[in-house]
Amino acid sequence: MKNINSCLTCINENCFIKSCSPSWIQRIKGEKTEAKYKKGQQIIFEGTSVESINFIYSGKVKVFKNGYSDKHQIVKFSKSGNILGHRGINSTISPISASALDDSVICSFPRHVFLDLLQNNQDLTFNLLMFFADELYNSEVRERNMAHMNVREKTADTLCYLIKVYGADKYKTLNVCLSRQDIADFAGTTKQQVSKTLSDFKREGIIDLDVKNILILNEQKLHAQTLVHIESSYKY
Amino acid sequence: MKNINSCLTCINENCFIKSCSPSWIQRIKGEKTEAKYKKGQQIIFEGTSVESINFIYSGKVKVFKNGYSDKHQIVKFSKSGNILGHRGINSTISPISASALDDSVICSFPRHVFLDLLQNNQDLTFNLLMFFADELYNSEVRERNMAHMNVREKTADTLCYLIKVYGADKYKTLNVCLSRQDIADFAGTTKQQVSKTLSDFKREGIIDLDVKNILILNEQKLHAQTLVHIESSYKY
DNA sequence: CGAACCTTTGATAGACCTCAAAGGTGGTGG
DNA sequence: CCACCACCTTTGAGGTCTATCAAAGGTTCG
Repeated sequence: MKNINSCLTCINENCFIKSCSPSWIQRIKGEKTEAKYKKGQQIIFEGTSVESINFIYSGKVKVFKNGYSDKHQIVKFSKSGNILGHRGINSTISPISASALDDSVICSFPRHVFLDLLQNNQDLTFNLLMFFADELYNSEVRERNMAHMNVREKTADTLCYLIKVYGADKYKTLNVCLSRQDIADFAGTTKQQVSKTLSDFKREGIIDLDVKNILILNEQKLHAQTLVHIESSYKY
Repeated sequence: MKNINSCLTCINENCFIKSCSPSWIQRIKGEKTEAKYKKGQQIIFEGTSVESINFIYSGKVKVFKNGYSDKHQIVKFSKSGNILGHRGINSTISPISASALDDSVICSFPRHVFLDLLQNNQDLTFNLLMFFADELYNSEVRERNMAHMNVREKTADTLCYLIKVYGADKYKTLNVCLSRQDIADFAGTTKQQVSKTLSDFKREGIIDLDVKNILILNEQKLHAQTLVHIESSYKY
């Protein structure tokens, strides 16, 4: 793709590449590729070889693992500035798939280039290490939640997580458009159960359901539906 | 504790401290403490401040998170040479608890000393980064398994995992002594369900149950009970 | 031997997955 | 512009799975 932007002037200030020295950022400029993905298009395929480490320049992405037959388990929702594909950094084949939830632009570095970066930028390696620690924390919280929570709690927890990641606009509308199936694939249940639970929440005045949007009316009450009182909330 | 061994002569060759330069290992020698824990004794308490990063010199340890009331979710089983408490490296309070499954000896470095090590030993940081990637992989496999598997599959998966971590002796006896509750806390079910499922496996000739031991008669058949045919097995 | 604890097994009730049908929504082409 | 189709959502009914309760049998240890 032409007109590739330099990471030095990238607006995504939270991107890990910013941890590298300017000289190294300059050096890898030519190695970076950018690709556009349409909403719904798959970016990474679980089980295929890991060719690159990627960053979300713009857009929204779901990261998921294959389950039974055509079932998926969504393990993370990501957005602009986030690293993508780092789960494959110590593997030749990708442990996860990723799909665009919106039209998205993805920056990619060949895996060996990124490893070069790590070897020569202590700050990058250290920051990435701390990031992995947070990712592990989140995943283990979810491991516990999947095992202990009932459908109502998992659904509420999913909404709280989505608020944390994507936020809500001034009308309290969740800033992401997901199908019931997507919500179920993250919550660890079925689309019908999600539909029923969301109807319950609406009846109780906790949320409101627009045509395609979810309005958060009472975030505190939503939190109270989860195990959050024990110690739960995700790091982000 | 007196007579603290040097990491340079430690028999645990897979310990991450071995990634440090000899001069640094020498330098931190005086910072290391060793402590003995009796079987059943708790080593780390979730929610308390993270004072140190630890290594298991000898023994076996379960790592778990608090759930509802007095329920636990075991997220990992560890053994000699393994790092312990690294989940708290990017946090002031510990996200997990840990208890000794056997009499164990634990080596500890103050957190700031370990962070010093990271800043000055690129290999250590890099190796730990790759390790965290594997830990994340395992946790996300489990996240999927907790959400998708039924009790029978989760129980079989737990046994496969335990074989991988602790192995079995020449009589195929699993090299670790766990209560049904421990197995349930890892599998994400109840002790009664574990008991019933193990009885099923025994009836089917997949395992045999001694007084306190589990004999693995047919590991292949055990694997076949899980989702492993999709792509599942843990990294270890 | 007795007490405490763990394991096994059965019975029961409730939660949740699946199936099914009806109602919405969006896109396409006549 | 409307009709039609495909797809998603909602809701209900039915059946299965599993957590819980309960009781009996084992095991360990003082």
